[in-house]
Amino acid sequence: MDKQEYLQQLINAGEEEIELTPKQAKILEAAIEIFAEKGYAATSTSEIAKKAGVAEGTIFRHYKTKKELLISIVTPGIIKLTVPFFANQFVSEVFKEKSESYEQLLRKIIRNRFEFVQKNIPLLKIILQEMAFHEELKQSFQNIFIKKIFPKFDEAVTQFKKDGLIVDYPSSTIIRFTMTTIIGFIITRFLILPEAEWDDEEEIDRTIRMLMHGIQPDS
Amino acid sequence: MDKQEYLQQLINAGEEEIELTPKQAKILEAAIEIFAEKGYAATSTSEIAKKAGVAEGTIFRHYKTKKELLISIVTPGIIKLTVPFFANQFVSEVFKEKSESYEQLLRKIIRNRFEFVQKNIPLLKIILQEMAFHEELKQSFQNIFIKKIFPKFDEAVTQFKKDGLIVDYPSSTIIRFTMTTIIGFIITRFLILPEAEWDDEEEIDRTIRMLMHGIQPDS
DNA sequence: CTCCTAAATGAGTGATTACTCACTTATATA
DNA sequence: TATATAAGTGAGTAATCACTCATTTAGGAG
Repeated sequence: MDKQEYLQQLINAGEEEIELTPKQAKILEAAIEIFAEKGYAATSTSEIAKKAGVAEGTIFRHYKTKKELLISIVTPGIIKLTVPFFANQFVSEVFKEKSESYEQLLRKIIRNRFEFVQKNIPLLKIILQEMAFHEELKQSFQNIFIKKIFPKFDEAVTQFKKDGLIVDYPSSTIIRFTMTTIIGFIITRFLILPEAEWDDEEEIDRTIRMLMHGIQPDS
Repeated sequence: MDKQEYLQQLINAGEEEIELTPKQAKILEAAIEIFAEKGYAATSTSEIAKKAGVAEGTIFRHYKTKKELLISIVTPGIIKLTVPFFANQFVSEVFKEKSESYEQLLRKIIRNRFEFVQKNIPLLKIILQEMAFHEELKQSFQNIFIKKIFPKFDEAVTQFKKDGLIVDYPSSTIIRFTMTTIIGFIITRFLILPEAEWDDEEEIDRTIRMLMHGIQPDS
């Protein structure tokens, strides 16, 4: 899969098909790279055009404004990042085998998202940075979380609580703790200390064991 | 303590005394507010001047460049935010009473920083946002962490491991897990869902118990 | 009061910004 | 080949940017 095909499927986030011209793909590619490096507000359209090897006018042929370019990058990115966290098949798979533990579920989630993040670090940086300043982005992220992620997660947690497999705290607390642990690990791994030596398999394993049993010994 | 005195002691982070004129305090106050809201790059000096009720030239009398204004806000902020995490008195206090548990140490840390963050949310936002784009800020944060926070933390963790109070994983892993749990809670509490209803005492308590014993039941 | 110095001002500057538009080039269909 | 439509161009534009500087104001010492 070449770069353009890759962008194609990133931008067409499951919805309508949009054909990308080669120059359009170049623009997206350049914009993602520079937005991630310097931030949206500090990036000029002339810089994007230069890096993409196109005329500045070409950007505005495809995107009415600079902000529309940002949105067209980030919105599909949010969907691709969040929705597979609890894809339908994913959860039902876990529920089918009731014997499977919460630990198994977590291991699947973390491994599942690890690879995606690894391949989309610039995109992840843009999402984290720009959600803070653009209310629509924050809203669309919250909507996805509230409607698609949380209910599935809540269902799983409630079930596991009933089965006595996890502690009886409010689901929101357990979900928050679980997510900050996973997201905290991924952010540390790829954004804060990417150049450190990581034994990913070991670290994922220890992280999940700490999440399950805490940092007390003899669990 | 009025606002100017407050800024005074924020900016003079333990080092040399710098006298702030009233207008200078107004400038800092306005800059912190707008930088937090829109981001450094998207904020114009004319906007800061207007909000501060001063002429634009006044900003450049005190700060050579817009970036110098940012640095003079963020650098003392980083110090005030991070250093007390493991202030000298703080750790020695814990080590004196050897019977005290890791749990007690965590409870002190989290309560200690909770109040500071609550009072400095805009400052915290600026630090989180701008560290990503300004290498010097990232460096100064890393230096403080490596030289002042990590060694103390490592010392404590190593001691607790020896005493068999916490699990025998690498210190770096335990510290990372501990910090992402605390920071993740604080960021969720104040930045992601500040408008939700929080029972802070309960949530701190549950967070620490999950950190210690995990989410398995019957700990 | 006079003098001195630091603080404050705001009109002005060149550079850069996002965006436009008249025009050219490429592609597809018949 | 002829025609239509979409893609691409780049010079041009008004607005805004960070920053300067000659000048005025404020406050304290003698």
